Order: sequence, then structure tokens, then C-alpha cells
Amino acid sequence: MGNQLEEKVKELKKICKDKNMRITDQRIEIFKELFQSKEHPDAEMLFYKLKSRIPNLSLDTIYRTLDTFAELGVIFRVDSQLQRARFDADLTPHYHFICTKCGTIADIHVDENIMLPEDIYKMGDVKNINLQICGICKHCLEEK
Amino acid sequence: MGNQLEEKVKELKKICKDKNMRITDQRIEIFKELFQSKEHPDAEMLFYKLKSRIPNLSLDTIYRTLDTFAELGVIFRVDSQLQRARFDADLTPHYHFICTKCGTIADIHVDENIMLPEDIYKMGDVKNINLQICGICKHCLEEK
DNA sequence: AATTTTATTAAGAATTTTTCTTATTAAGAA
DNA sequence: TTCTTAATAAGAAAAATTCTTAATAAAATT
Repeated sequence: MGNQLEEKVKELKKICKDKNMRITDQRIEIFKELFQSKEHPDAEMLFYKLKSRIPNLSLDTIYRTLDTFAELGVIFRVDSQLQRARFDADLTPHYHFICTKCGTIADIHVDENIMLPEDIYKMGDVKNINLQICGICKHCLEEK
Repeated sequence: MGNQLEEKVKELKKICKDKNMRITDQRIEIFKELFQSKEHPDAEMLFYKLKSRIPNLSLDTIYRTLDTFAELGVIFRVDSQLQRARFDADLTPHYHFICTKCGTIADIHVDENIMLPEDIYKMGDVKNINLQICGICKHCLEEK
């Protein structure tokens, strides 16, 4: 049970080692806290929870670490990594490819909306379905 | 061609009337600008473009109007309406139901990832797929 | 084990995005 | 035309995130 956590931490340590990243208390504790949480916490929630264990922890470290982890693919960011609110007046069924480098958003038009499990509608009153495919666009890939 | 815009503006005006909302120049021009744009603009991009047509336009009005339109379902917001970055260490295939009222995020686990059209992978280097179902959760619905 | 190198951190300032406050304006009703 | 009040402009304020700099500590080297 709790071994799953240890296993995951071990994995994380290996990834850090492989990437020549240092294994710090902050990194380990932030990961542990997030892994054990089921509430999809934000930086401040983690900060509050970890403050007792790491008294001089700074919020900036949490932001930085979460960014690093998300970049590594060790954790998932639930929010769209868009720094600003973006809008679209096109209401026909389509999704978005978001380039995380240049911020360009491209439409992916489809014949009809993806089929989703019925369970979704049991969660509450569904207002909209937002499918974002994040990555690096062709243009940015060529620049590299 | 350009008639599609006029048609859409007519629709918008009707919706405003039905909802006892005033039909202001600002609202019409913001909608027109967004509808004609294919770049999924943010508030500032719209502000810059509209400034010449409406010299004393304020950025606040744009934010307010876009919010109103999104609420009405007249436009779509591409970013997640999460005000803060939120994270998840669970990497098994699942999606998120986000309550736009209380901010709770609930997991929707699925057997496997949704099938997406191949076209997606032609857009660039896909890093992750983020499916957010937004709405009002059961708990909030009962409170009302 | 001690020393060195340098990545990471803490602290707080700064920046960025968005929202709020208040007086003014103008849409639509009377 | 006048009246009512929703919507706006302007700028202040708030909220979230990132940056700057000096200090710390991880891990490589001696």
C-alpha cells in the first residue's frame, strides 16, 4: 500500500539522477504530498501542508518544482498551461492544439464530438467539454 | 460570406434582448472582432485591435464582456477557467470534471485514452492530452 | 573526510493578469 | 424627452506567478 509511494519516490530519484538533477528534500516532499493527495492541489495548498515539515519552504520553490516535474512528465498539470485567458467564437465541434512554446492555438476540427462515457453526466451539470492537446508545434520544432 | 457575421450579431442581439442585457457598442464590437479572428485571442489582443475603433475602451470591459459571453455560451473559453495552476500525480488515463463554482476537480477514470484523430499528431510533438469537463458539481447544485 | 563546484533554495521584490471601486455614461423604458 | 439603471472607463487593488540575489547544500573531486 504505502509501498506504492516508496516505489514512486524511487522512480523519481532515478529520473533526477539520470537528468543530473539534485535530489533535494523539497523535491521529494513536494512529490510525496502531491502523490498522496486526491484533491488536485495548487501550489498554495501544498505550501500550507508542507510548511510544518519544512518550516522555511518557500512558495517559489513549490512553483518551480511543480513546473520541473510537469516538464519531466512526472506529474500532470490539470490547468491549461496558458498564462492568459483565451477565447474562441467558433462553436462547431473542435479541439485545440496548444503550443506550449509560442502559445499558438490551432484548431482541430472533427466531424462530431468525441464520445465520452455516460458517467460524466452523473458528475453534475456539464456546461462544456474542453479538449486540449498540448505540445510543441511544427514551427517551433523547426526553429530548434 | 460576411453575412455569416451579420447573422451571428443578430443572434447575439436577440440573446441580449431575451436576457434583458443591453446591446452596447462594446459588446457588439468585441464579439465581431473575436468572431473574425482565428488566433484565439486574449483580452489584450482584442483591446489592441479595438482601440482604434473605440478609443476610450477599457481592458476591464473586455474581460467583463468575454466572461459574460462565455457564461451565456456565445463564445468558448479555451483556457481552463481555473484561476490557479492545479496538479495531479496520477498518470493513469483519466479526465477531469471541474466544478466552475467551487473549484473541485474530480477524476473520471476510463479504461483507455480516448481515440483521437490521427491529424493531431501532425500538428507537432504532442506532450499531453488534457480533457476537462466543466460544469457545476452535484454538491453545488444541491446548495442552490 | 574535507574541499570544491554549482544547482537549488529562501526571501522578498517585481511582474503579470485579472478584478474591484466609484463616478460617469448611455440604453431602453416610460 | 425624461427617467431608471445596467454598463462602462479609469485607475486602484488584488491575486497569482516569476524574477533577483545571496545563501545553502548536493554530489563530485580531492
